[in-house]
Amino acid sequence: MTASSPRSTRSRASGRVTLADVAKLANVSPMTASRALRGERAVGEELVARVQAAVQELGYMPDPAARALASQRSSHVAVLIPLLSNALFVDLLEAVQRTLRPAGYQTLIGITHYDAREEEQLLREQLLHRPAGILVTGTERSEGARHLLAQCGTPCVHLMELIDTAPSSNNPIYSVGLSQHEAGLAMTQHLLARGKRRIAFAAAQLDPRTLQRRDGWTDALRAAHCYDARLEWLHPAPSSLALGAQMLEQILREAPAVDAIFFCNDDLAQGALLAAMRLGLRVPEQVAIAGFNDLTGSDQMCPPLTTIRTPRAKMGQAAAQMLLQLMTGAVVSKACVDVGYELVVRGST
Amino acid sequence: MTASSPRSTRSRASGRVTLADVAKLANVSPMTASRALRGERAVGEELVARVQAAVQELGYMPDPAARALASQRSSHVAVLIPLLSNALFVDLLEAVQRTLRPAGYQTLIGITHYDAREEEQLLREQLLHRPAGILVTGTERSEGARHLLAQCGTPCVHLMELIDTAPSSNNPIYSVGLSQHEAGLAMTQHLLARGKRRIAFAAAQLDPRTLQRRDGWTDALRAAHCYDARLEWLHPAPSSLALGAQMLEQILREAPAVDAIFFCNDDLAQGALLAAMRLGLRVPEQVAIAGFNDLTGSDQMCPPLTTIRTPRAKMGQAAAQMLLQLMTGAVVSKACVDVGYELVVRGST
DNA sequence: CTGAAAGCGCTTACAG
DNA sequence: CTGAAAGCGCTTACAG
Repeated sequence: MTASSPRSTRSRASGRVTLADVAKLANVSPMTASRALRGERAVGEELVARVQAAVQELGYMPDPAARALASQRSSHVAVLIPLLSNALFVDLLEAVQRTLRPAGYQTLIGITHYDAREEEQLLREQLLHRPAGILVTGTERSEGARHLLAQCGTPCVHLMELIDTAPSSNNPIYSVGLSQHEAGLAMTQHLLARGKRRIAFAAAQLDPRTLQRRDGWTDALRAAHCYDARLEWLHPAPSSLALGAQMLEQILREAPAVDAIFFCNDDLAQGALLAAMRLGLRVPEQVAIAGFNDLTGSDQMCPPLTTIRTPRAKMGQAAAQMLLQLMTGAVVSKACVDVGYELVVRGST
Repeated sequence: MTASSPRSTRSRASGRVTLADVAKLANVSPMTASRALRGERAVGEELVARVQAAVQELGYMPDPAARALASQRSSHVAVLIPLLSNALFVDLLEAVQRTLRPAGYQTLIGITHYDAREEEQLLREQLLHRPAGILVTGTERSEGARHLLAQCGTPCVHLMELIDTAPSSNNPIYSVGLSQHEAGLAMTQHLLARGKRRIAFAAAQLDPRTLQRRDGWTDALRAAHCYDARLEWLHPAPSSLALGAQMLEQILREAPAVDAIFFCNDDLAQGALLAAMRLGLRVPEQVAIAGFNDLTGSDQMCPPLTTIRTPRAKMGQAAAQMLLQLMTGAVVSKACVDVGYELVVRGST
């Protein structure tokens, strides 16, 4: 007969209330307590009540590390976004956290700075934490990142763009976003409807979404027989007010006949509007100015900025909810959710 | 004699490369491998080399969950900030992550929305993850949060403000920030030097730092015998461009003799500047306008905004480095680090 | 300086 | 529906 060893003197107890404590108090096995807490399988009604009472009394909180180690899944959700200095992503992130936190998930934020290698590196680091879900921005990424995403088997939702996979696919790509192309087209059509004909497109950063908007601009102008490739200004630097001002001046210098400028982001357009004021330009009579995203302050400009309002909060919430469904194994009816956009016409066009 | 059970058939192996794999390949015990990897205690030079070679060959990455469970310390650093919609905190956070990530720490971000109860709740949740370190904003918080911070024994650094504890204390409060009071005083003195006498203070949000700046304004005006309590406008709403515009109009309506307005944050001041333009006010002749923080766009305004530049990147880096020292048990020479501020005089004053 | 044993606090995989 | 055993991948606490 093997004597069970006495309570070891080499204690490493953390002082924490454990599941075993809860089980003891509820007079059930740790397994039953574990199942009752997670609502897994059927557990006798009365036992569930006893477990819950014990949890209450002891103030038990599960240990995320122990849970992650045993189940190979943490309570983290990895979120990869390009920047936090663009208010767009801040709003998106807030909405994501507001949805995920009440469900018990901690957000792990990775800032990629629009750099594919940095994204891959961040993904690699975050995957070590075995996130329960992943949120990534857009569809363009390195082969390595794509591979990691496919191999890890972790549910993943793509933000910002619409990614359509065949509905028959049993392994679809999940996305919540809007058609950047259509939005760019809509803004250009608005400018055309205002009677503008020499419509420039001015962009910085040059991420995939920006280029999709540019394609919308191209298509609208082509359809109206107003397309002129020389009216496209692409600047690789990050977008900012100062750059918008600089681009306005450059465009007017190099193409004085331009009668409207469609900026790919509101910060550029705001900067251009401020520069126009300094230069004494009449907006929109001499040159109309349009932006994208409806960021803070755009409604305060003089004149107020015409822009495309992108529903960031809605997008973040929808993406987080979709991810929640995927993580719990629920059925996701639509793999590609379009949150739309809204043309906001103000005084600058 | 107890026969050791054969390799269990009930395998739960994750496919992951483990420390045991590394140890086997390096022909050492897992303990030696563990110590070699962490640089803990002395390990024979040759053994370290063998372990490192094995790590390389296998592409081993330690499992954060297992490490956290065994050591009662995760590789997370909890960061509690009020908002992400204020560029100030975005810059701060970027700098913190840039310093902490290379050292192997993951940042857990909690947004408190300037709400003490939300902060306490977030702290409670984050503490479950047993963070290796904590970064909090300012010194004002709930008793509960204060208690949690004291009890958990986790190194903690306070951002934004200067918190002076007796140098003799063997349990000092660590802080990296600047004197908000002094900065508010300096800006007010600048306005006085410009010949302004009826200087209003206009603030939103009303967090502790804002009120410290206000006290600086009060003291400067008192010293110059220009203090008038009716020139203080405090608005509880979050600060924004639109609110700045609204406050400017209100102030000029209720106190037409005001010749300068010191806004507690640049977004308010920017909004005021735009409103002044709409109203046809001459800035700074009729009314001078000053802000705080030197946020994006302030230099692009018409006229450009006079403000206080707060060194966010420097602050974030210094705080993260201090935390790194505390987490590794190194000696921290100065518990309270002043990163200073800079008066940036532009056209609006 | 090195290692065998035990344990961190959960869950998986079986068995009944 | 419930539970005893084993294990997740590390580190602590001892012992030598």
